[in-house]
Amino acid sequence: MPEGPSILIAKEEMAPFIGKKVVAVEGNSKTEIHRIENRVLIDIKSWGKHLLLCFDDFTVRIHFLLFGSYLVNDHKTNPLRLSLIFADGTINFYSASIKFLEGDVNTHYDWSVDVMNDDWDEEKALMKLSKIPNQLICDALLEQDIFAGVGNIIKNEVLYIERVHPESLVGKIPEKQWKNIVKKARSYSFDFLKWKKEFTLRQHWLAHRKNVCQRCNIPFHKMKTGKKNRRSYFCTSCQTLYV
DNA sequence: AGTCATGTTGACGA
DNA sequence: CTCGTCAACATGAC
Repeated sequence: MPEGPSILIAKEEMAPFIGKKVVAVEGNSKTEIHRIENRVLIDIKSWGKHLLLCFDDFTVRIHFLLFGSYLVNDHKTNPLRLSLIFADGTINFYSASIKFLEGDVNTHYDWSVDVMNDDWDEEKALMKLSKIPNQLICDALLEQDIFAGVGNIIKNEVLYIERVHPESLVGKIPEKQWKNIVKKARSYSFDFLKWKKEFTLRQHWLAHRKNVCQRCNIPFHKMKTGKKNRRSYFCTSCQTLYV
């Protein structure tokens, strides 16, 4: 469920409930979910992988982690974490992390860090990258304080498209290359969104979970990389290692 | 059937 | 105090 584009799809699906009152709340969340009862959902926002259900003076932050899911006007037998019941429909969340954020949601987030936000600030990302020259690019791309919304799939695809080895040091990558990576982190996220809506995401993967490099026709390397120890798929022939 | 995976947090110890 | 490591959470696809 996770990466940023999936959250935008969730937001769209739930948008019809904006302006409507939550008439009942259910779920096994250990947070004070009953605060939501009889409150009007005034907006739905997203920041990276966070889905934000905004009420007058607090916001419910939903994070799907690895296995979280949701259903709109539908349900399944898994334990219900949180259910928002409206007069004309429901939003159900399963195994998601729920957190209440107090006050104005804008005080909690820097929207310009979200690669899919209208306010995305490429220069800010470049500036932050320049401050971590000794980190591996595979870790930097997953850094939510720099590229909120980018997950492991986007990481693997962007590095493959830009021909950079995941274990390259940020500070050793030629300037033009890392500028391209920053741009691609955003543009690929929108491609991901389009393909996911068409249910063709998987078939568009060039690197992630692939066995063979289509450019070189040789086997991919598949290994966990970086401090974050997440799986990388890469070709050592066409992806340059900058160290 | 077992493994792996679109993720993050908090506890603990060095 | 900061860093690294690990468990915990919990589900579905292959």
